Amino acid sequence: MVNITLKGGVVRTYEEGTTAADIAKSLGAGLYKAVCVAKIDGKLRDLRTPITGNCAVEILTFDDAEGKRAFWHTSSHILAEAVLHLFPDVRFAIGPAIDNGFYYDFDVPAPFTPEDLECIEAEFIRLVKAGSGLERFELDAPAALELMQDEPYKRELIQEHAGKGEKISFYRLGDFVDLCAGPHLMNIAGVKAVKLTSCTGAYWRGSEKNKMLSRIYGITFPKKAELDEYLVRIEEAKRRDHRKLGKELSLFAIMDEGPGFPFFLPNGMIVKNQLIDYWREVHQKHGYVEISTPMILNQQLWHRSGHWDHYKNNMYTTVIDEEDYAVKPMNCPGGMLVYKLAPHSYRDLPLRIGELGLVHRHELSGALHGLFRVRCFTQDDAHIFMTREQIKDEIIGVTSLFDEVYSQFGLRYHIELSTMPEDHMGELEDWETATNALRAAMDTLGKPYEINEGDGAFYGPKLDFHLEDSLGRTWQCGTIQLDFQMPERFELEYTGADGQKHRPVMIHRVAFGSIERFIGILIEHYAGAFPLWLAPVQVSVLPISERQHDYAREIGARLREAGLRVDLDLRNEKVGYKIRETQLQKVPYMLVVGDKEVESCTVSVRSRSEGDQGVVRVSDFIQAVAAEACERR
RNA sequence: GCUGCUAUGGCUCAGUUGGCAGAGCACGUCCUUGGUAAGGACGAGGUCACGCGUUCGAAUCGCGUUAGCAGCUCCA
Repeated sequence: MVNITLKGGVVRTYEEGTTAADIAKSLGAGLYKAVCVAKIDGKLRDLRTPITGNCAVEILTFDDAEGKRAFWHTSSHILAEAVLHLFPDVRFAIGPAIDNGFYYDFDVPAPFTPEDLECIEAEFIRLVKAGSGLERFELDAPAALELMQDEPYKRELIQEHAGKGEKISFYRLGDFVDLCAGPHLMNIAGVKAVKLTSCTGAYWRGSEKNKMLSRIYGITFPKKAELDEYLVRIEEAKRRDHRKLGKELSLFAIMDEGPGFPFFLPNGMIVKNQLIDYWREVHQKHGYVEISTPMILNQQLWHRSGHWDHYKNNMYTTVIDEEDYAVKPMNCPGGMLVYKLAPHSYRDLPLRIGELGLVHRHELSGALHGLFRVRCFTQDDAHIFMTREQIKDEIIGVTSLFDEVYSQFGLRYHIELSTMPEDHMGELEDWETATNALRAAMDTLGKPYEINEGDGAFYGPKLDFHLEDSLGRTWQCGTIQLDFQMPERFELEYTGADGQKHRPVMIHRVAFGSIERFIGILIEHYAGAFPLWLAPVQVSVLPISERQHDYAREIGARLREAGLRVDLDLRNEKVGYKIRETQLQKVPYMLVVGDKEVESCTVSVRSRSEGDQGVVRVSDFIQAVAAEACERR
């Protein structure tokens, strides 16, 4: 007999050789149906793994992240088997689970078409209905290579493992055998709903030097209803696409004449300027000053900053009077020059210098994506110059500023700590000190973070803030980068209390990240229905007939005087028509005025979110809305 | 940049096997002066992304270029 510790610390006794599947069954049939894999003493295992000694067993279902991954990973094997049946000449690469489903990469003579995908999906469903089980077996490296003799990609993977002397595991599903570490579901019958979402090209091992393979993406669920819900969410995301809404609401435009260089239209400019006003207010409160540095600076500067050696591929260059110049891809070198303009005392530090800097970066044409990925954007940058002793407090201060900004928009976030990249400047020791400082600040604040190995900037490690929007999608926006290198390169100094020269340390940080990207996120987050303080038009006045035009004009003027953004719809249309259009433009308030309202000096108020609000005195409405607009909620 | 797909009035999209370029919305004029999500009539608006080719004839077929979309890679 063995003692098994279950979730919650409950200990039960089972016969030796019992499997996780048996345990799951003994815990209840309902649980058994949704069960995916088991965690035995912290290690993920197949459910049928026999248990031979005392251990802790956790049964994972589709509701657990790891259970879900196993479910999707198994689905990728089913996909591969379906493809094998329809395209016998296929060569298999890899097929992992991802955050939202799974994919499998295939080497086929011609890419898959949407029609192929339908056939594959039908075969997938047929296989699931047949409901076969998976079988695990292990081979040593030579036997594994022998088995996979016609599979060049699998052989490459096996050869990487061969040196370690470990056994290599395989899974057999029907007539499809795949090299795989597992774990997997025992039986595929639980995969009740499938959608093959897309087929695209993808490089073998993610490198553009390698062959382009054909990738099929899919997602599966244990219940049909869950798939339907997922598809609804996808539709919702499409409905909120900022590129679509940007056009419909006349916020911005990107034209053939400047791929990746967005134009901001009057409505978009209002949102942008409101964000900038807010940004200045918050930063003023947190003790920042603001500068503006030139967009074009000479090549010498970029050599000194290290950008020429580490960032040249992304920089636009030009020649002025036979001298080489570059358009700035970052604001920091300009900030350095400003710091150097005058001597500094330790009494001046920390010195927080903000800059809304327009930077240009050459991004690959295929990477461009609406406002999310552009070639010129405004960073809400700031450089903080400080002593080593001030590092931790400053990072804490910046984090609290970020908290304030993100909560303003109802955006939650998670943090990633990116460490030293391969291509970097400076000494290992400095990198360690800097990385530890970032850790220490987060630990003090009790903020959890993930590690993103080797993803730091070339001059220092960074904390990245990934914002979560109303649909649960995440976007990298804010970043705090700790830099020991630039102050060294630019020989920055301050005079300490001891009268000696010392080298300051600096933080580079952005809260919005880029104003352009942040606006894109806000458009999708709010589905175009901006809160009152950001809305391009805050109030629309809709007269019912020409008789009320003078009255409407008067109300319009009074609203504008109160600082509100107003649209007067004096067109020769019925009020129902005007309401429809105002609603589609997501204007927060509309005021309907007819003869009744003229007589009583009132307006009929209809709000975007709450519908008909009844008749209100003009002065009361103006007072209430003007107050609401100042509140920024 | 790479792979695949796409490109037709301001917008959304039809356009069959190659044979005179269409609709709805938006826009303009007129009628209508109305009460909470589309009133009516008329009108203007397009070298079918661009270039080269095949053909008696190209929006349609081929090649190239540009841009967009999806993905890879990269990133604020």
